Amino acid sequence: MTAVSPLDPSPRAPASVRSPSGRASHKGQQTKLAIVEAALHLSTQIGLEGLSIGVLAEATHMSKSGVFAHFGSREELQISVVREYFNRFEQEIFYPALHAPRGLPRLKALFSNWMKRVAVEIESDCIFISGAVDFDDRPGPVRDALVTSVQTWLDALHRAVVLAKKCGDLLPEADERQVCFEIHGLILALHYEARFLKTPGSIARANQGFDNILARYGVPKDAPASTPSLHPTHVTKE
Amino acid sequence: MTAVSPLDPSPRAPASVRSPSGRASHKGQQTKLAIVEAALHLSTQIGLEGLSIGVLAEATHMSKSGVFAHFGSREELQISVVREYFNRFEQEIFYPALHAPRGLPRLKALFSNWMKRVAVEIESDCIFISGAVDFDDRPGPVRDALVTSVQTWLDALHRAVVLAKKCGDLLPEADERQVCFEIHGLILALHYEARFLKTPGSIARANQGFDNILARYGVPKDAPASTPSLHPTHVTKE
DNA sequence: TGCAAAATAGCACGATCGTTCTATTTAATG
DNA sequence: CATTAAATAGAACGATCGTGCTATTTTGCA
Repeated sequence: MTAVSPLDPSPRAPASVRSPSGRASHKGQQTKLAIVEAALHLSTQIGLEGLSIGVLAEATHMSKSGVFAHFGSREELQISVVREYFNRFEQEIFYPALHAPRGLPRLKALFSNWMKRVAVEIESDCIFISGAVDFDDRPGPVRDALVTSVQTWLDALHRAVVLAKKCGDLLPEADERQVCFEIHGLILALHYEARFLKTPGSIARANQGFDNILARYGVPKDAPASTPSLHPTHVTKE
Repeated sequence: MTAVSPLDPSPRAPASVRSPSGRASHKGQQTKLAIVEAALHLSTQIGLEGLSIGVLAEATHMSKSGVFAHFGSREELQISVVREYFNRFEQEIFYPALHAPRGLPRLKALFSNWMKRVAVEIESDCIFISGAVDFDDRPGPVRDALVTSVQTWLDALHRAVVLAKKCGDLLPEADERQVCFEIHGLILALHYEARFLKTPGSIARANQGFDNILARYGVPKDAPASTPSLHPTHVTKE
């Protein structure tokens, strides 16, 4: 059980690159990637539920059965899309933030990267949000994949908050889960108001909300905690 | 142009209770109400997009064409559902809060009623949320009806915040739109985490978040502003 | 360069969708 | 009660859906 990825949703891609008869497949894996790519692009426009094999086949200039054969079912296709979406989410938001020092800077980087993605892709859907609506009371493997992915990401955010508190950047009485809840709310409100209502200035609202959270839970600014990893007051263990 | 409802989304039900040939219809109006009722119930389970005439006909023990004739198109059916949802939203959340005195108590009542609805109906969908996801980039009359309804409600919330500030319950420098944005985020996060992720304690999180907003934007408690309508400092005009 | 297997296409299936058209039943009015 | 319109049913349409089955093409290795 080696954790390959710090964010570990554990739905790893099926390890079988080879077929049962031991013949190496190259083209298949390659076009499957292209299909998932197209499916991902389609899903951010019409949602996971709106994704159909027929439309996907048309988009990839393939036949329906050609597309279908790569997944075996529509559910498996949707799960592949969720996994790929998670991977990119990880790549765009989580990993870059690790370059920021532990504590408040990293938490800020996580939020900032998250915001950036929402802002840039304001024309496309967030699968974690549209998927939550489509599958909130539809049990099954697709829902499970969605929950696992989202939960993994929220857990990573939670760890960052815990770390920030340990570094002394947040008040000792700060409830880390509460901080995460409120941050999550800001992102969801941004999505809703910017993408659906098209309310101008929503990005600034979300940023302001984040500052408000820090104003409430952060340590007062007299002792500048701008370099938290060097902060002497608390344990920096892990 | 008489405003019948304080919340005025202006999509009023088509005034034609009578048919072109002047014959009064009673049964038709009555069964249409029953159909919308069933459609509303279905939509809070499978979403506006998942609502199909066939399933609705089965639920109401009618024929597809019998159901269809009442609306003329699926879009019109969906719009009827949105309007009815708005009416109930108004009835459950907005009107009861008007009994609370202007200012902070009324704002608290609005939020509390909102929370109550989310909490009680945690097993059913909020059409304003699922609809936002389904129609965020699908222009048309259904999307328009959704946006109008939601915007009407958010405007009412905004007015309550403005009033609270006028009553002296919020700091003069409080940005009313920012307060609304953050409140909206709390409701959305509650929906997401309670309904999709099934995170326990989400209701308490949302309530705590609301308290945090008040702690930041509300006036300090030394001068107890618990009866804000009697507060002397600001104008109570309107 | 053959040969087996993998990749893809083509076709058809049952189901469901929104919608239209035409009967038939039900209800309201004289 | 008769009449007439409204309300509802029934059947069919083209379209699209996911999926299975069977060819055909393409690929990778001996």
